[in-house]
Amino acid sequence: MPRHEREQQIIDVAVRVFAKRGYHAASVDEIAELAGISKPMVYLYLDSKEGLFLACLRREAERLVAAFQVAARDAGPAPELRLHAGLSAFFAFVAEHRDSWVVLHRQASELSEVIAGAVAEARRAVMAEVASLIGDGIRDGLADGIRSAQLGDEDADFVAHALVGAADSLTDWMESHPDQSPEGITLRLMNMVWVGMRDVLAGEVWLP
Amino acid sequence: MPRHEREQQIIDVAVRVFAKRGYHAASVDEIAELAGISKPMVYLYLDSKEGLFLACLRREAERLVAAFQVAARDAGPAPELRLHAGLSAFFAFVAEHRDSWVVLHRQASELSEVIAGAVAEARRAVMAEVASLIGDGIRDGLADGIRSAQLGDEDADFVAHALVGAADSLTDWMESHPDQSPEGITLRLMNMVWVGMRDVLAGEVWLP
Amino acid sequence: MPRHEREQQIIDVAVRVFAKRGYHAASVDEIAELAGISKPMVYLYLDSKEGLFLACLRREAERLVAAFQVAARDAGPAPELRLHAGLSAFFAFVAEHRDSWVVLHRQASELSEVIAGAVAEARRAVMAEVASLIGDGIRDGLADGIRSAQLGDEDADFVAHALVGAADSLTDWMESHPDQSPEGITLRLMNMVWVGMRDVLAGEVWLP
Amino acid sequence: MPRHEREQQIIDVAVRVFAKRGYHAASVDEIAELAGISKPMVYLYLDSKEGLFLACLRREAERLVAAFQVAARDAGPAPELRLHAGLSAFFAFVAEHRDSWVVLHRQASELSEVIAGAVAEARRAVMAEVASLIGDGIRDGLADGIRSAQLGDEDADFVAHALVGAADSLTDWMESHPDQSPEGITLRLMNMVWVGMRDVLAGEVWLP
DNA sequence: TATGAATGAGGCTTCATTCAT
DNA sequence: TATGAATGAAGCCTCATTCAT
Repeated sequence: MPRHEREQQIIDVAVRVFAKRGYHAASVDEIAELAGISKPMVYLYLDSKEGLFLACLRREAERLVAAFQVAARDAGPAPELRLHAGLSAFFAFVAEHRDSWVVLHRQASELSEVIAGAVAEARRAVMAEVASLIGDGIRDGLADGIRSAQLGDEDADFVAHALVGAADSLTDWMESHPDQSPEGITLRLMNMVWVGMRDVLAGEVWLP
Repeated sequence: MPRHEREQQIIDVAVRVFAKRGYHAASVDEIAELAGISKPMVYLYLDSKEGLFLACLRREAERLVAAFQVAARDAGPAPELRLHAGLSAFFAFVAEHRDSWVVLHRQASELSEVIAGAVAEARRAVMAEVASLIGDGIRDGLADGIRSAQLGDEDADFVAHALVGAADSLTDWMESHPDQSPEGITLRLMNMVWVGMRDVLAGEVWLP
Repeated sequence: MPRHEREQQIIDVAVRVFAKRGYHAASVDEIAELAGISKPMVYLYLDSKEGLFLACLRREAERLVAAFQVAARDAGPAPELRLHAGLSAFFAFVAEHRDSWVVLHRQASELSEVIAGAVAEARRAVMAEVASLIGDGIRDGLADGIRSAQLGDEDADFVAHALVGAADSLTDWMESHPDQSPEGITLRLMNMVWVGMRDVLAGEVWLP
Repeated sequence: MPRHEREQQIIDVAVRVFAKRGYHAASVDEIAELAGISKPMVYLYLDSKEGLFLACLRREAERLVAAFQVAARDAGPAPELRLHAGLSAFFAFVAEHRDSWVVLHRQASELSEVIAGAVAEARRAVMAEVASLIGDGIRDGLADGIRSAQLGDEDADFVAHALVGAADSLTDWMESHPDQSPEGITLRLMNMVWVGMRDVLAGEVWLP
């Protein structure tokens, strides 16, 4: 079997096992067995348990970000539509590739520095993508003649963090509401965030 | 040293170590050493690694929920003020006890059933607290004569998930913006969420 | 509570626990707790786990040998009646004090040298008692004018070993036949052994 | 080294160590070291300390019973000759494999349920073999026209217990009389038991 | 006499990793 | 390319034993 194919096959299995057991509780033994090969092969192809996990992480992160980007790009120039499409793609991806998402997100602590770095990097990539769309939206709002509420790049970043965190947390909610479609969830979230942001941009301010 | 005091001291250390390393990577050895006692003491007082983690979980969840509740209660009857106060207390708590929050929130997979149950329970307690305030807010909106947008309990739960996820993610943002006070963050988040929700309640709907 | 009484009370509990769990699996903790005192007291009175076990061993061995001897003595001068009475007392003792017997007999391996020595000593005491009765019986046979089959002291010892081993093993049989009285068992065993020995003494020899 | 050979080698060592120290006092460390391999190998091949002990138990029980059966079978049809041959094989086996016998017989208490079950099973196999020969002997006696003394299967079982117990105990005696051959011991024991049984079958009864 | 608090030592088990083939 | 055999290191847990009071 050619090298690349074997590698992908191992990673396929590893994503499943890491998602199910977590990094530490997963054992290379189990992964090798499920992949139908011997342990030394795993080490030959992926170097170490850490290397194997990194490979999983990178492949899945790439897939997720790509899904987001493609959807956003195909949605046209309007930032709100692009954000909507990206979020929608995100929820659809998580719904369809639960294991990928678990590996990407639910392994925050307990990882070596190099792994934690890769996780952070993946998160940062997502965040940048989102923040950029938010920033475009803010600027568009300004362009539309709405009185500025002094929202700038830092605010875009703030909102991006809030939005990504919200989306992340909503994947849990999604799990306990299997009747809700990713599309519906996206719509609700957009309503929560975008309507408010529009009004805040328009100068409406909430104060205690 | 009297029994209860020792126990608390052990839990103090354990929260730090579990937060830093994660459940599996944390070793009872390290916890005992940092606590300045021998390993058998840990087992005498907390029974097992699992028991120790559960004790951490329960104590920190109780503290966090209590902080939220006290602040909300003291803020008077208006749900938006109570939510604001609760969120503010949450950010202050997390800012001061980052480790507690990590232990409560970042331990999704790889845990035994009994621990996973306790984590879920702690998370549910936090979520219920928030959802209850949101629900009050929604009902107040209705009471004020605003036309219903058919928002119900499920929506409160949805918003609570989004809000808690956003808050959680914002604790990362907070870390990279040390000049921002918890109070300021709270205000921004309230503006993001509450203004939007008010308008959605009023019938404003965003559609792609 | 006076010292001696406490000691006996501890030994009472210890015999139960040692019988139930075996020497290694028994824990001083459990013994102390069941005795209703603190662990240091056990060490104050009996020095160590080994000391505690030795105390159990000695007390129970003494009781068992005493039961045998008293019964044999009271049965008059005829060796066969004395042996019968002694065996009967043995089976009655084991039936009534199962734990004592387990402690005395079922701890052969896994014990330190000093304990193994004490066990061996106890067994030797029993064996000597029996061998002496057998020897008397043999000599009586001779005295009665029966033609010697060249049976001597070594044979008495041989028969004593066989007899004690048989009796020991029959305590298992007894357990699975609760309807059989110790007296009945004794009678059967006497018939097995004594009748054969009489005939062997009389010159009857079995050869393959 | 091929897998099966290693396994047997480990069991060889383990039988020695378990016999010397008893189940609890034996340490897997010592067994691995004496076998000249690392501890993980022991676990790879035998699963656990318990699994290791069970393997010892089963192999030795099988060997002992086989030795007894083969000898008995080859001794022809007469039950007394078969019993004699079987006992002779037993003493020879124990003389040569003292450790095997200790493992089989001296591990009464303190064992987990599954082990205790296996010990009981092994013991039952030995006992059944002996009881079967005794039973044959009793029936043959009846066939020969000897007046029945109402001896039945239960009696065969009783005698088997006594005989096995006697034999067991005589292995101790054997150790302190190295000049006595297993064959000689067997002969003496047969004389003790068989002559008596014959007469008991013939109606001779001993009464106090 | 009595105990609550504490520990050194050691046992079972598992795992990531490598060597020889 | 592929693997069966093997291990160093480390983790969880328990226990006999002692000190300070």
